[in-house]
Amino acid sequence: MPEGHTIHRLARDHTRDLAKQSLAVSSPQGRAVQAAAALDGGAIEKVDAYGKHLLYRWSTGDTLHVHLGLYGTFRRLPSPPPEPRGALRLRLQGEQFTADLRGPIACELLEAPREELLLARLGPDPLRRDGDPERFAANLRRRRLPIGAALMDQAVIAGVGNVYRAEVLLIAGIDPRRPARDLSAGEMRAVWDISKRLLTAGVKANRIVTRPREAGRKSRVPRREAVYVYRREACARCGGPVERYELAARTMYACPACQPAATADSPSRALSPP
DNA sequence: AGGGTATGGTAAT
DNA sequence: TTACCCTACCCTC
Repeated sequence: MPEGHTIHRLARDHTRDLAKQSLAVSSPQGRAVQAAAALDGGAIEKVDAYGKHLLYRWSTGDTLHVHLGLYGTFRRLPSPPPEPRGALRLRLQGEQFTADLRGPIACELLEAPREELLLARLGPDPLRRDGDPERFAANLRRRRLPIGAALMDQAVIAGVGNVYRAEVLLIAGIDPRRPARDLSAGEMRAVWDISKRLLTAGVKANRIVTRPREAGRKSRVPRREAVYVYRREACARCGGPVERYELAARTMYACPACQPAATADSPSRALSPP
C-alpha cells in the first residue's frame, strides 16, 4: 500500500483529523519514547508529504519524520482508543480520532539540517505542486540505467514504487529495460504525466487503481482487476502473457506485446489514455 | 486458520 | 549482496 499515493492521502487525512488540537503522544513499544515525550501535549500545524516521506510540523517548531517502508501502517481509530496491543510504535491521540503507527522504517524527530539532506536527495514528486517534469526529464537524461529501474530511484522521481512503475510503463507502452536516457522527450513527458494521473487517482481512491472499472462491475474490485499487469498472469489490455523478471532488485511485470523494445524503425508507442 | 509474500529502504557485510 | 523490520493482504485448506 505505501507508495506515494498512500503518503499524500495520510498527510491530508491527518491534517484534517489531528491538526490544531492538543495531542496525547505515546510510544507503547518503546522505540520512539524520546520523540513522543518531546511532542506529547503539543499540536500539529500541518502534515507535509514528499514522495514516500511524511513530515509532521508541530507548533513548537519540531518536525516528526515518518517513513512507512514496506510494512508500516497507520490505523485510524475513534478516540478514546482501546489499550495499545502489540508493537505499537506511535500513538497520536486527538479529540475525535487517534492514529496508531506500526512497523515504520522511520519515526523520528528531524532537525533542519537533516531534513535538508533528506529533501535534497529526492527527485520531483508528481503529487506536489512544485513537481517539475523538466527536472524529471533531466534526471532521466543523466542515467544509463533501464527506465524500469530509474522509476524506482527516489532521486529520479519521488513517490513511484513497484506497482506504479509497472503500470505506468504498460500504459506508456515502454519496455522497462530501455535505457532511461534513450527515451524521447515525448516519452519522458508521457511517463511523468501518466505517473501524475495514476498517483492522483490513487490518493482519491486511497488504493492503487490504474484500470477503468468494467461497466456494471461492483464498486470495489480485487486489486488484480484494478491493474493491467502487476502480479497478473495475463495483460488486462491485450490478454497476452505477462512477463516477470528482476529489475532493480524487485519483480518487474511487463507485457511484451504492449511494451515492445523500441527500434529506429518502430519507436514504441503509448496507449491512448484510458 | 494458517502460510506465503511484498507496495521500501537502511544498515551490516 | 544480504538481513531485517514484523504488518496486511491474498491465497489455500
